[in-house]
Amino acid sequence: MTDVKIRRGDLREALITHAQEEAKAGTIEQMSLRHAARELGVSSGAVYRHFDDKDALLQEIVLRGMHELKAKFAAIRPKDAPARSVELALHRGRELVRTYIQFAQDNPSLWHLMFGRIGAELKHILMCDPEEASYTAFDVCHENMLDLWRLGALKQEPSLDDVRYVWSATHGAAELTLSHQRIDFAEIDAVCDQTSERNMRAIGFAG
Amino acid sequence: MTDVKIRRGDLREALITHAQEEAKAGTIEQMSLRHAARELGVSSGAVYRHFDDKDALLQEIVLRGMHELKAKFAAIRPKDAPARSVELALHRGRELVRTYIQFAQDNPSLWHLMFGRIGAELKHILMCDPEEASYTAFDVCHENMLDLWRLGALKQEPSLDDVRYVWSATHGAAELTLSHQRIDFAEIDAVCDQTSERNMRAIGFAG
DNA sequence: AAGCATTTGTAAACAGTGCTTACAAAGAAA
DNA sequence: TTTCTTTGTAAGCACTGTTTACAAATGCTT
Repeated sequence: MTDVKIRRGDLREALITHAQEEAKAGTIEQMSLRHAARELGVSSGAVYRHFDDKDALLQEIVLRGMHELKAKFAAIRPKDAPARSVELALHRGRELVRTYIQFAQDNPSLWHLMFGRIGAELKHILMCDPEEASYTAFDVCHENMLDLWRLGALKQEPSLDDVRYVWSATHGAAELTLSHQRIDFAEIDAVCDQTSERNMRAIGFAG
Repeated sequence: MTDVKIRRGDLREALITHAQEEAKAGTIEQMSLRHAARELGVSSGAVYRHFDDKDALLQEIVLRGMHELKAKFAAIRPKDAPARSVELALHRGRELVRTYIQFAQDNPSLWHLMFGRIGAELKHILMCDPEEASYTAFDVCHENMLDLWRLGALKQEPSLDDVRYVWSATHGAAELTLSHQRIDFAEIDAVCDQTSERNMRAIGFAG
């Protein structure tokens, strides 16, 4: 992987990058700090100048993953850009599903960290942020549904429970797609279509 | 935990039981074979007379978990007991959701094993079994939906895609409930109701 | 520029891990 | 009783995360 000599003080970022690469490669579960340090040409004790323990490093890359996904979501339905047409809102809904599922597909082991033990205390970044101004991924879903409602495309105003359900369905689809056993979801695209179409049905789309 | 002296030859089952206890306690991620062996009053090498490696032991308890869940499903909608009323089919549908979510709640870390790396090659037990006669959990869901269709309660015949979607939604609900961050699903029961109600909407329940 | 303090690295050690190998005892089969 | 197979042991290998005592590099102050 990376084997450029680390300049004094760059170790922290180098370790994060290394971990991210292992995540992309899907080998992060068996990542070893000693091996990482060796790879970066540094003693194993040096790691502990930058992270309290192994979990702290993993948490850091989970944190970054969360922000990345959150940003992707916000780009699809920007905070002050409500959909002006039902078509656009529907398209955005599908894009949200596609983005979520694609992210899982592209970062399988990071994804497991994000929604497993490591990410437990960081999920609020995606779901509900204490800072009100935050506009989380969850908010994006909610706003997009509200757009549909405002445009008269839903039978009733979408509740938070609706958002949670849609999120669950999408999350589940991502998870099952990841390890797409014989449930051979033909291919990602079909899953996205199916999921977002039924998401709409579930929240009472009147089309 | 268990500290009865192991009779010669009982080690295998004792190890499985021990692992299951660790799973129930939610500590299986950091389970150690050496520690388990010590706990059972046996040398660490003895373990390898019964399991190729650590993963093999984990796989065994995943296998048993799968069969347990599958059995619970089959009990709700037995193979040759189609629902005679819409009410019953709806009730069964809710019970399936409840069972799934409750199972995750009761066995959090086993559940992660089941749907993570370890369980990857065993999912067919739940989803689609090569032996046709098997009647998997997936089949149960499908049959229950077909019951609704036969009783005239659905707008169209439920497809495999419908089953997959409903499964995804339920699976996602279970996962999000497990680590119910601020998304504080009021309590399990409410999630079950919400999930199964919207599941019905998604597959075109005409009620 | 000199001295000092902080940051960031090293080397060595500790306690733990999964797993293998050589050997011994227990049980079943001949 | 003798043999063979199964199931255990003890010791060791190569690894892990983490801590400690120490040293070098860097930045700050006088």
